Parts: sequence; structure tokens; C-alpha cells
Amino acid sequence: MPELPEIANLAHQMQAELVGKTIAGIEVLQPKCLNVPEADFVAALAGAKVCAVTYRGKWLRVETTQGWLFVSLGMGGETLLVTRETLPEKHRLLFDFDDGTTLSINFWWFGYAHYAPLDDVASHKMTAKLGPNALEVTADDLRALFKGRRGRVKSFLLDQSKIAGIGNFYIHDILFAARLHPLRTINTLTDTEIDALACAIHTNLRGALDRGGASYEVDLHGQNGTYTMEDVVIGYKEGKPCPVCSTEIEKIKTGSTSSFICPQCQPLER
DNA sequence: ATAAGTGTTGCGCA
DNA sequence: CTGCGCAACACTTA
Repeated sequence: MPELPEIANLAHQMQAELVGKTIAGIEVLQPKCLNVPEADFVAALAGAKVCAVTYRGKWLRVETTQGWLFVSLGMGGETLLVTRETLPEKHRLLFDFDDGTTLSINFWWFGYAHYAPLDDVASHKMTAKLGPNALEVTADDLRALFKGRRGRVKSFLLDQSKIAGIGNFYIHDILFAARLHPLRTINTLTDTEIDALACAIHTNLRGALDRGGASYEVDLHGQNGTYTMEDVVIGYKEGKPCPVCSTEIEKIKTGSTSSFICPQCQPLER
């Protein structure tokens, strides 16, 4: 489940490795992940030279001389720099470069590889509507974003059009560090709690990014991250004692997703 | 072996 | 418009 730390890491490596390479060929094994007909996609990007690779939230943004390539790994997948000789078994999309290397992209079910023209990036709605990168959001930004909202704090943090990059893996520890119950409504949050939340978002994502992302995800070279379940404080630790107060950690349903909380440290009622 | 649970995003509904 | 539940269908674990 790639979230901001994994994507940021990938974008950084792709920037270092891919810039200057020319796309010699494109092979699409799953056309439904594209936003344009396969023939148009191939025609648009074949022969293009990579200019820069950046990210926004969970999206990779590859700028080429002939247009933008936007990639979202959805609920999990790999983006690997290999050769035709070392091709992984599973791949949905292949970009062959002029130097003999190949970018192999795979995702389980929900993943996108989208094209947008250079002169109209805004035509790609999915990236155009993304909020600011979670790592760059300050407490004052949060206060401004929260103004007039009435929803749950967890739903808000997962809404990529408000803040981009937080997913259902890192959010458990973020809310715990801020001592907030996921179902707290936004208009009940105090200034102190918002300060703690901004701090928690930054500390958590930065910590995972510095370790190369989650250990179950691989980077551009197939290396696993070093952010392990030992680094996770409360997420997926159902039944274990809370590290702060030793109360048993609970798994609860929060809308259509699950949440892991310490009922003592993260009370719903204040 | 069969089935449930899991991450993400867009869309339909009140 | 906004918040919320659900569907899309791959792969791991019970």
C-alpha cells in the first residue's frame, strides 16, 4: 500500500535514474489503466525524453519532452528499473529506454498510468484537484482547511483533495500521536490538538521517508524499505498493550475502513 | 481449497 | 456542495 513516503522515495530515485533517457518503446498489457486509447498513449509518449520526476501525494509525475505521464500505484504495486533480461514476472506496463533499461510497472487492481499534454496539465483532473503535499502542511494550513468543515477527522485526512499523501496505513499512528479519535468531528478540535496533529503528520511521514518507506514495499531497484512493523506504534497491533498507558489496543470500524486506536489515549468524548 | 479482509479512488445518494 | 458508503476485482491469510 504505497503512501507518500514510498512515492516520494520512488520519485527521488526516478529523478536520479530516468532523467535524460528516451522512451524507445511502450508495451501496455492492461489498457484499462490508461485514460486515453492505447494507441494514443503510445503515440504520445514514444520517443519522448524524460525531463523530471516529481510527486504529489500518492501520484508520480513524470515530465517528458512530449507530455506528462502520471502514475498511481493504487492499492499496491511495484515500479522497477530493470532490463528485458531481468523482467519481473508480473507487469502491466513496460517503458523501454534507448539505453537498454526498462521501467516495469505493476499494480494489483487499482492503478493508473495517465497521459496529459504539456500545455494543459490541468486537463488531468485526478492530479489537478489534489491538495498540498502532507509533508508541507503546517498547523495554520490545517486551521484554514478545517474552517467550516463538519466531517470526521479521519475522513478529512484521507481525502486527497484536501491533503495529499496520507493513506490508511500511516494514519493510525498519526492520529494516535495527536491523541485524536478517528471519528472526532473537525469543528470540535482545539488549537492545541491541531498543532499536535500537524506535528504528528510531519513526524510520522518524515520518519517513514527517512527509512526508505515501508518494509513490505520495494523501491525502484527492488530494495525493501526499512520502516518495519516495529516502527509502527499502534496500527495493526490489535490486542497488544498501548505503549503509553498499556490499555489494550482496539480495532474498530470507521466507515468503510478499519482503525486501530487506544481507547484510553484517544477518547471520542472529551 | 474456499472465503474473507485489505489498500485507493470515483461515484451515487441524502 | 458535502460527507459518507460502496463498487472496482488481485492477492494474502484463516
